[in-house]
Amino acid sequence: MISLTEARDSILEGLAKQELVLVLGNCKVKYSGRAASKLSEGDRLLVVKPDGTFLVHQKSKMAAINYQGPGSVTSVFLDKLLVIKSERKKPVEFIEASFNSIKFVGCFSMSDDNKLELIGSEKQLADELMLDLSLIEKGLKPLQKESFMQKGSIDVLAEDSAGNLVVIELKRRSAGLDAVTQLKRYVEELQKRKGRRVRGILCSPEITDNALKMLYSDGFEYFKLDYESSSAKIKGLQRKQKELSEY
Amino acid sequence: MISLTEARDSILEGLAKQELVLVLGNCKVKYSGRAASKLSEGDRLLVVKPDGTFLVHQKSKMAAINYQGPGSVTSVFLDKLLVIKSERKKPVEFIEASFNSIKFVGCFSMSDDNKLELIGSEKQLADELMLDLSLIEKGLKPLQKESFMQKGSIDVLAEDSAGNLVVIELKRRSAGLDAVTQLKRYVEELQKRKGRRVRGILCSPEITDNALKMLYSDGFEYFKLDYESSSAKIKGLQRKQKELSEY
DNA sequence: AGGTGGAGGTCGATT
DNA sequence: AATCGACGTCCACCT
Repeated sequence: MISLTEARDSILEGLAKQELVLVLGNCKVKYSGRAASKLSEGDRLLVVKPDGTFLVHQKSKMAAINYQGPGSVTSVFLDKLLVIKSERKKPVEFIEASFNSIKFVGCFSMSDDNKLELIGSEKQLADELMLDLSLIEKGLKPLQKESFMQKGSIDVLAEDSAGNLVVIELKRRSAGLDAVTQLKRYVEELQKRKGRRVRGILCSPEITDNALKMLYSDGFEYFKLDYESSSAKIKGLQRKQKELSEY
Repeated sequence: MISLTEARDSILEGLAKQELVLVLGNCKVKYSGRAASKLSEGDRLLVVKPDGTFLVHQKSKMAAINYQGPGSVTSVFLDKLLVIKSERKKPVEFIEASFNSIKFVGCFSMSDDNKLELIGSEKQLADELMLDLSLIEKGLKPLQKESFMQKGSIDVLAEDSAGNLVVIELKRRSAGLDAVTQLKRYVEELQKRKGRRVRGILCSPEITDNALKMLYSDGFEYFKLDYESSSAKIKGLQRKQKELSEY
């Protein structure tokens, strides 16, 4: 247990030095901005990052219960309770965490220049798939990748052996109703512009029952993206994932 | 600076006692599961919550750079580096954070039964709006709120003075193309089931240009939700937000 | 347990 | 600066 005065001084020093500040104690939290919220007393972890990020964590769940984004300005003052406040403009928002007792305060300078390397994103999947569209259907030729339309961007645009335009919507996970409506939007837009029939193919490893029903009733096609039977490139992507996991 | 052996023992004790465990030090991180990722050495904050949540934070940004959800199982072992591992099933995933040096380890028991009270959610907006649909159009009568259909749920279902069904899609913020396609999906499904014309109204404080264009071309209507000129109840909701911010 | 959509979503990319 | 869509989205809620 630390006195609130001691805590205040430690926090002020950490903020001044642009360090990561951790505060653990019993507090209530108020937020007002895009919405508004109130959280009664409880033990919480407060994290203030050098970039202004402000996070209040409870003892469970991944997401912070209250937060403020990068660029926010943190201030501290003592008024019976130890109040730690974070403000930002655009949008105008603030949080106040008011501590009645504090178990721990820690300030740490953080040196970290590295970025995450992620493998298996939708974009990578599209890149690999573009190299071998015959995987989906023989004679399919890529026209342009991520053709930018008025209504969002098409994942893959292609032409089949009969000369029909084919819109391919890719999902790296299970496709739901939203994936179908998205595909539908692209196909309708393209149909209107080109004045001729456009095929739509939804391509994912899985799809929900409702989504498949809707897909068929809209006259579109489904292609199950099976990593096992896929091209060397896509299988390679999977293999790379595995290698990473072994190290 | 703490020795890795000391750190291991502290962490093990904290995990055993179901406490919140904080670890700050230099580590690399590997993840494999729905995707795969690698993060090279750097100073990071690791948070392990009593419910199994596992978070790796860098010095900037709100979101954890690597994470594992509630229910994951954490283990610790020393193998030159201090490796802290988190595993889960469904989906099968794991993270390993390997520390080469540790600045701080802290374990804290957390007592917190309180939940967030949030004001200004879409649900609340729908509640208030239901009480006075005349706000949108004279003679509009509520049929039901949140009617669950096969394909999702309609925010508000109503009947206009001419006896037409009216689907109202609410967005508490700026509406985009997705809001329009969602409305469209509901209207089409209801039209098919009822066999008669169904009106669709999108209701939000703002809407993007593309979305408005698509909305009109699909024959739907837009109602700008202006808090200032709204009913006492909705204005009251705004007032409540303000009060919370004053305290 | 799975489906569906909201979120104070956050984040990055492109215009 | 605004718009748009992905995300290992997370999360609550309903079937």
